[in-house]
Amino acid sequence: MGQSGADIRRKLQGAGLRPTRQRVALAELLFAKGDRHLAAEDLHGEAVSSGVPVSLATVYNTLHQFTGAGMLRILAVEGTRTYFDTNTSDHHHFYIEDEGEVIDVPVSNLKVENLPEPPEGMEVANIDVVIRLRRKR
Amino acid sequence: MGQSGADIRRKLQGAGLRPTRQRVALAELLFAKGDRHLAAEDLHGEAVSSGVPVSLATVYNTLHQFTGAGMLRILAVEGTRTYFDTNTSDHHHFYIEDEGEVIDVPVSNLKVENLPEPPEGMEVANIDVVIRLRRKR
DNA sequence: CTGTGTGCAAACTCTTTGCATAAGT
DNA sequence: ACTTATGCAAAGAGTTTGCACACAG
Repeated sequence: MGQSGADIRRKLQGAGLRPTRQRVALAELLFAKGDRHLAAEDLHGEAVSSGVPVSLATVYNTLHQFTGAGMLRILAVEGTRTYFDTNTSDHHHFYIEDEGEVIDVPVSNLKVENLPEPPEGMEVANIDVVIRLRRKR
Repeated sequence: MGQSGADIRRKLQGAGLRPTRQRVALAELLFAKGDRHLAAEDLHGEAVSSGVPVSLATVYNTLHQFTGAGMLRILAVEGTRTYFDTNTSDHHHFYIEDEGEVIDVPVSNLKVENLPEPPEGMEVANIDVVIRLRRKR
């Protein structure tokens, strides 16, 4: 899971992306610590904090390029922000309404059953299960 | 399902909302035709087309008021637009990536099983299952 | 009458884009 | 060298807000 710089460079090249300073740095931040979900601004903040002064526009570009390469997935949560998920396999999420925070559902033995047929000419890209939480009162 | 004007006025008053011209008209559009999912601009367009020249700001206000009153639900789909759903009970959706279109999953005998415990102090508000579709190629 | 709702336009947030400069191979 | 990526600032989309006028009770 923690990947070396060389691993990352290889991964990027495999995706047809030149391993530039910024892309390597962003990929390290994204994939070094296991599964993460974060918005562009979060990643931008982290990059700047760790001494990689990448621009926000580049962060957006990069996130979408990584998504196109199958290294990230876009999360379906309500709200204005786009969350990217480093775990591209089928798994599910808690979403905390008031904080806009996303948490992985742990060790999901959760199962979705009796999946209906998609309409003619369509196929299932993936399934998002979002369990929306609110603070107990 | 189709509700009379009187029904709608009663429903609004029950929610503490004065049954103004605009709110009644919007409620009629929303609830006359069974389950619907639409963005603010969609509803605004319909209202204007049917000769109710309500402003977009009022449509947003109204949609949020209705949501607060439990008459609508906000859908968790990715993307910049906020979709409101007239069906507030637990049910599920197809989302067509390229068109940003949302469709109800028909007669859902679909089941979500082994729901995990929410974190301490939290309770489940609701569960959204979004089956993302792409065009078969 | 009194208070709430509405409409307009401006403000805001998040995201994307165009173009000159910089970096990768 | 040649090509692709980056950064900046400006544009764009969707949504929210402030305030004067209008309407419902």
